[in-house]
Amino acid sequence: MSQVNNTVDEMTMRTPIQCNQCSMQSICVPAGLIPSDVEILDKSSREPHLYNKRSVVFSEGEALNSVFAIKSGSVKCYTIDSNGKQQITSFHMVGDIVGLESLANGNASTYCETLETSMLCEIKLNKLFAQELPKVEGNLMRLMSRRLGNNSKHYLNIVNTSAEQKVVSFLLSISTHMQQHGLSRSEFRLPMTRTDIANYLGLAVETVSRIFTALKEQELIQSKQSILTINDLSALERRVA
Amino acid sequence: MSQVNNTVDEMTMRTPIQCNQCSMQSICVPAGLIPSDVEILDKSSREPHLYNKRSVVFSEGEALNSVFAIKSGSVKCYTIDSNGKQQITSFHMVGDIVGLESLANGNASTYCETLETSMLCEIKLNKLFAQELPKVEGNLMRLMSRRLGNNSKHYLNIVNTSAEQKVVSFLLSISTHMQQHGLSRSEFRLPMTRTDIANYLGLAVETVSRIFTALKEQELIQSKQSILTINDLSALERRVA
DNA sequence: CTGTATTATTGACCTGGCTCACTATACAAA
DNA sequence: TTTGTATAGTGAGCCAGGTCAATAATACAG
Repeated sequence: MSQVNNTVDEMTMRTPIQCNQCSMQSICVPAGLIPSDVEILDKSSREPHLYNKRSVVFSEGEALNSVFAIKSGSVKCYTIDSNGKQQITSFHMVGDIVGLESLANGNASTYCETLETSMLCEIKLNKLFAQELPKVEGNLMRLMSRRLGNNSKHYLNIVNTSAEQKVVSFLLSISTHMQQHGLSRSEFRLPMTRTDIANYLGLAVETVSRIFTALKEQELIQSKQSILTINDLSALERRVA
Repeated sequence: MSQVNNTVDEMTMRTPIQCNQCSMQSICVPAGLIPSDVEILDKSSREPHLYNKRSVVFSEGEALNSVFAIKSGSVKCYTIDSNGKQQITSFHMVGDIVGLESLANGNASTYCETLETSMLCEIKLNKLFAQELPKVEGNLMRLMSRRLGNNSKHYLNIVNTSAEQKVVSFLLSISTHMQQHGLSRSEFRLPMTRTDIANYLGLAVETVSRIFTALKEQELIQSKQSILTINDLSALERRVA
């Protein structure tokens, strides 16, 4: 998997990563391109931009012809239903690309809001496609395809599992993401609130809280503030068997 | 939306549709291509193939570098978890394209099995991409992007809603699909069993059955055999508000 | 450093939907 | 047709996880 980068270790989620260490370089900087080709991509399309906590990156329905690469920090994507209730559809963290759904019709299909101070690179699609680099499009398609696959996995986690299994597989999926991006898979920051986790998993906040407590009591995890430590990864994996 | 085709009316799900009426012609036959270009696509890549009920179209893990267009009939995609339990991740019906998740790594990420006698066109991706038709790739990307969006919608239906809302939005999503493919949105065949529906929605079969009964008692729907009739669409829509 | 607001945790109680057990219907093969 | 098998529907009882309520711990602005 060309986008996996295991060389950078022990970075916190807040630390921005360089383009050449960035896990989405297969999109931004298509593998195999020589530096002069890379420079074809308009500088302004790649310059990272700093967002404060709780900034709205884009809003549902707005015209959007870009995707955003998360260089540091994290975001949540959500829709607002007819009753005004927020429903989180995804979290994205360092190394992820956000906004792929908008490709279909040029409109954002969700809101996207930072969970913490974050740095995002806006990648303008028209500029990207204008290069007519088949590798870029191929990589983007593979990325979407992989996302489709991951969505299915998340879906499986949600359907037909107990609340504990939902929470555990949520934690494991973040752990896996961290590892795939060269960070520690056993200790990381959980940038979202319990309420957000509950919303995302379709559980009550109280249930999520109780499950965290139970996992701590069984010494499978620890958590001080927002830092989560996984003490027994394989035991957690057995829980979601 | 170029792939929507409202001109064909009142077809049953078993009736094959012609390429020029096919909703995935934006992929198979990229819009704007003149017939001679269309013929570039290798004949064997597009010839529909007949599958009996319960045929496995592809299996999880197998090498796959094709997508399949459903000309008639329907399929379910599912994975099998470590306990041997089947989990359905999606249903696909006439006009859908199956197998997009495999693009990521050339391997099928689910099983795909026909729910009834079905006709599918296998579209070989290497032959498709060899044409270097930017429109084809663009359309495929838009298709995946739209799929990502639809996945989110399904996800919303699953999270934080009652069993009744899940079933109703399931029915409404099929109804919408039928309409988008030029079929009746108020009367169609439900090719999957109650067990499949329950599995897909993360409910017990008994619950699904009870909800069908309740909806019939309220005269919101009718069902004789596998034919479902929606009597009061807007009432159903209000239920999932 | 302190007051206020937000988030997290815990307890008590209740209910939607699951399980189990059974019956009814549909459909395929003979 | 009959018979066998898969699918659908119904009832009774129970429990996982929701709701409501109160408290504790954090985070942040000034």
